[in-house]
Amino acid sequence: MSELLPPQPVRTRRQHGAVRIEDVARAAGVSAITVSRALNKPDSVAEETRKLVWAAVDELGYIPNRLAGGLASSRTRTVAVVIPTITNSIFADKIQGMSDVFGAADYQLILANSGYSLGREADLVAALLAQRPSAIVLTGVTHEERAARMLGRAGVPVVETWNLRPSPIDMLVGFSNAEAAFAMVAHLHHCGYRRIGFVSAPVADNDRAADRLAGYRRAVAEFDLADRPGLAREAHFTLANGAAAFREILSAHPDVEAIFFANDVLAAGGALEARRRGMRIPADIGIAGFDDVDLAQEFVPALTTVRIPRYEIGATAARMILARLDDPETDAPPVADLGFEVVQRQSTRPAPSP
Amino acid sequence: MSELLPPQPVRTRRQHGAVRIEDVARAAGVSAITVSRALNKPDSVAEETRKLVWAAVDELGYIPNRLAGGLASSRTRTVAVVIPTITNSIFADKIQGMSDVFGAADYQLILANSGYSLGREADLVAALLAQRPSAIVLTGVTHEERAARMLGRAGVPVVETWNLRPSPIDMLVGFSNAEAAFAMVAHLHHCGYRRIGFVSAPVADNDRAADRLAGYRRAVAEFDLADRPGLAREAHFTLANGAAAFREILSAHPDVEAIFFANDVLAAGGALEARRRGMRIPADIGIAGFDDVDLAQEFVPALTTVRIPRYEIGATAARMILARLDDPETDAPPVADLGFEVVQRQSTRPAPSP
DNA sequence: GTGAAAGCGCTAACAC
DNA sequence: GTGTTAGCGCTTTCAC
Repeated sequence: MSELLPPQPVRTRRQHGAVRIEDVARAAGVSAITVSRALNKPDSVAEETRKLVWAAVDELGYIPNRLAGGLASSRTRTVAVVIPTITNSIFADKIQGMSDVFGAADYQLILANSGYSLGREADLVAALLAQRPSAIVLTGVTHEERAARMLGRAGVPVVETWNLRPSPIDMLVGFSNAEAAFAMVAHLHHCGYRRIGFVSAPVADNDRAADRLAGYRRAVAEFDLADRPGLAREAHFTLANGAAAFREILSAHPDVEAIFFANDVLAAGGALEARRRGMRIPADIGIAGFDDVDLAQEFVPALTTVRIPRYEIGATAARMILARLDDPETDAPPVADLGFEVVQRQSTRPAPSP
Repeated sequence: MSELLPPQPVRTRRQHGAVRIEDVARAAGVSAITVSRALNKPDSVAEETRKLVWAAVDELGYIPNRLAGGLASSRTRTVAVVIPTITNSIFADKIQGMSDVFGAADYQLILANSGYSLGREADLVAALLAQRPSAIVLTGVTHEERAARMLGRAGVPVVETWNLRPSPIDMLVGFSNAEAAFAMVAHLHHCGYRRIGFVSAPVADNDRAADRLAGYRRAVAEFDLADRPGLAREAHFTLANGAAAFREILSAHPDVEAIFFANDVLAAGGALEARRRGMRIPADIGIAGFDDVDLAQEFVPALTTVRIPRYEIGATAARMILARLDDPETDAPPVADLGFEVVQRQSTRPAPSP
């Protein structure tokens, strides 16, 4: 008997209860496109209509579906961000910078951690591009070729951050890690240090760490500083690892005069270890860090370090992206070198008076 | 003359160069739906077909459009997370926990900062729901009523975190901040302290801070401890503010025996200030913190504190969400009290031997 | 195991 | 200033 009935309409796939633009339109007595305009380009709609629409939106509790909007308009107001790890506070500061600027412009951040792996980064680029973000922000300037290829093809604005390179994929915001490390060693040399140890972050898949190490090595060569095996080591950023590296360098080279740590967390760990051993800073040994996090300034003794524009890297990247999205033809320079600053504090002895 | 021509087809809105499922289908000699199946449910497709499709995907560099997929299927594999601020490392640890679990399941995180404002939180809930996330994770258990209303209506799984409450919106993962603070004061009392200061985080729009303060107050009353104006103060989590609060309490109450700080950053700031003044810890004054961040353990002297399951809160929330999405009818308990632990270290004097 | 047709909810394009 | 129409690119539903 069923074959006698007319074909049943396909059962709707709509989720129960979800208010759509059509519902708002009906309630306001206008068309769907007018609701869309009242919400997205309020000026293009008569004031009276706008009020009607807004009232209906409020009453129905309408929350637009940005998937549908993004699909139709190819603009998602979403920005994808890849960082090595969220637990390193320097990246948290950068995220905060982006969050502040993008939050004010009604953009959402999609965040992903690569765990300091370029392979994982490339996988994430694919997963993130699938969300069709309005832009994508990477950490560092080295990437797998397939990542660069996907990015190029996708035609999405890309910002590389935290270092410099001659030919970025697209835009770039950072500072020279190599110059910064070189500058700190030059400063220590100027202050009379000659046997300077270095604790690097792991350089695998990490161009910032590799460049800092290169800067240290170049300075060692240029100033003819002590260059002995074991004076430079590698440690992942934790206080405990900084302490361990301090111990190792000191046992291999008891006459080391200062240790330059590739980040402040390692440096603080080293300084705490010195304290546990009853060594005085800087009388018995000099300690220098990198990043100028809060702890460096408040530590006793306050740490000599390199100040880097953590928050500003994020904020500037966000501003560049907004400028580009606002006007794709803009000729604003796509590269910002935000610089760095060597900060002399109490954990190393001061420069000789002239 | 133009009226004689047939109507021109509407110019397509497609983005140039974007590879679509249709292109892959053509290259593989199958239909679009088969490509979709090969990608999303590989088992439902013949092995040979699957290989054909995957080869075409590789060759064309196809990256699926998840906006379209999400719109069609109402499943976005996206989870929205609201935290007060990313610059507080305790939340970074929670994000890492979520990122690890969700990353393995191919879910993306959409992150937003409320800046410790419940009004901003409610705005963010609206903005985030517009992305139609598969679930949403909030920090804290107090929210504006409109936020709770939107969440209820949206029918999205919700996890509140970082505290307990009798009737969560939906699911909950946390620990009792009130009990934890009470336990620390009880511990200090047991160790012989009677005049205990407290440095609270700002309690406005922050139920975790408010509960810790309440726990302190309840213990003060219960153990009949010194309760004088100015023994408890409020400070936002920075080392400098911890130092300032330390100074203020000490100048108002020179006879204070110990200060309990509502987080380790404040506590370390207080301890560093004690050091600058040449005070010995714990001989001259006891210092206790909260959170058990890395610094607490490595600090010299190591800080007595309350260990809380920061990473596990994130990981557990993620697992709960995946379980729910996997089986909406699951009767897995929607509430997890992950507990806390008072950790006695060197910054307070030990309990009397029995 | 595979395919055709019909939407998902919104906005671009064009008309008036 | 407002409306109509036709997609955006995918997946659901149903048929074979």
